[in-house]
Amino acid sequence: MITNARVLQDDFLPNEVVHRHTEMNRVTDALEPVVEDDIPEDAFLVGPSGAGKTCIARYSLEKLQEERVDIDTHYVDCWQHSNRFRALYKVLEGVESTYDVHRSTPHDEMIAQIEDRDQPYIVILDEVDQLADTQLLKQLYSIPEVTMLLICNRERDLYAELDERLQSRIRSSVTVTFDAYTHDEIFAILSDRVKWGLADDVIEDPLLEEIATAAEGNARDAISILRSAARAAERDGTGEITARHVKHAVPEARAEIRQKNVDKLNDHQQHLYEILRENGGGSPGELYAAYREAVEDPRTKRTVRSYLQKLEHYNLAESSGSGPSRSYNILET
DNA sequence: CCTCCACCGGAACGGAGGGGGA
DNA sequence: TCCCCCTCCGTTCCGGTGGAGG
Repeated sequence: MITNARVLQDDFLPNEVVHRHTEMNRVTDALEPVVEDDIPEDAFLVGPSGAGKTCIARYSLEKLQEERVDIDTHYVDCWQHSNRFRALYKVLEGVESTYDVHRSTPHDEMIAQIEDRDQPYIVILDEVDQLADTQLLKQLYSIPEVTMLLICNRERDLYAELDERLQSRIRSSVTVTFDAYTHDEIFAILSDRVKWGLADDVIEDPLLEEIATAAEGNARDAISILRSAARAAERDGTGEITARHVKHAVPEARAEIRQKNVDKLNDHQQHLYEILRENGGGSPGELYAAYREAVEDPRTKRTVRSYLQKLEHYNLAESSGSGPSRSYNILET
């Protein structure tokens, strides 16, 4: 049934990008000078999740490398590597170097490794608003060989973190805005994946429409749902994806994402999440009291506050109100 | 309108842990 | 081997904030 599992993965890059030609062109126009050995422009990609930002960024770099081979490129997910060392470490991974990076390497030396290069280096910083340390952005901006593709969901999320000088630099770079995909576009994207990744006639168009609707403009979600449904159908051995498979796949795809995030939490954080789930929510005070009861050797209130923030960061919880009316709620969507 | 209180989150600190260099 | 430099994580301390209730 699944003939090419790669095609159903999140990070699969199709060999042609559909529906995003304008955005694609704007990004390549910014980078194109590098082919003639000129200095490319930084670009800033803004838009909701699943709108193709990451895909376009990676795709345009791939195309660029076909035209000029001696460019280094790299992809860094700032959400996963939010502190300065990890992000820098990731950035450094992208440059060809025999240089050995270890935990005790001073930042300056790592930066120097990037500075000392004479080839262009284009790096994608995905979810750049999650970067805890904006110092890194500043430093990278000051290196002429480095060009950045910054990706984030909302412009103001990033600006909130930055000082004015950096803000104006980013404002002056090429900004490409992405809108969520329309229902039809999602449908077309799904059709392509079906064509390349699944055997013929395993899913009917109306079901694909249903997936497209459930995904609400988010291509990543759409593909996750399709993947879930295809796996379920394969398990059943029915030979085709049925309405039942799709129906289950919608919550399953969400649960899968949630579980991935829960797995990243430490024991104390997981306990806290359990408490939040049992109670459905509560004030920080109540949650802390329950947490204190539940674990031996509980952490301090301040630490638990950080944990709650972490849950929010991973989209497992949401907070509302402030001061005495502050409360946390479980996020099950 | 004002005061109180729970909560927020930045900052500084310290111990554990890991790795290089003398 | 020891020392140094780094990160990571939790702790302590504390000024700030905004609703609730007088």
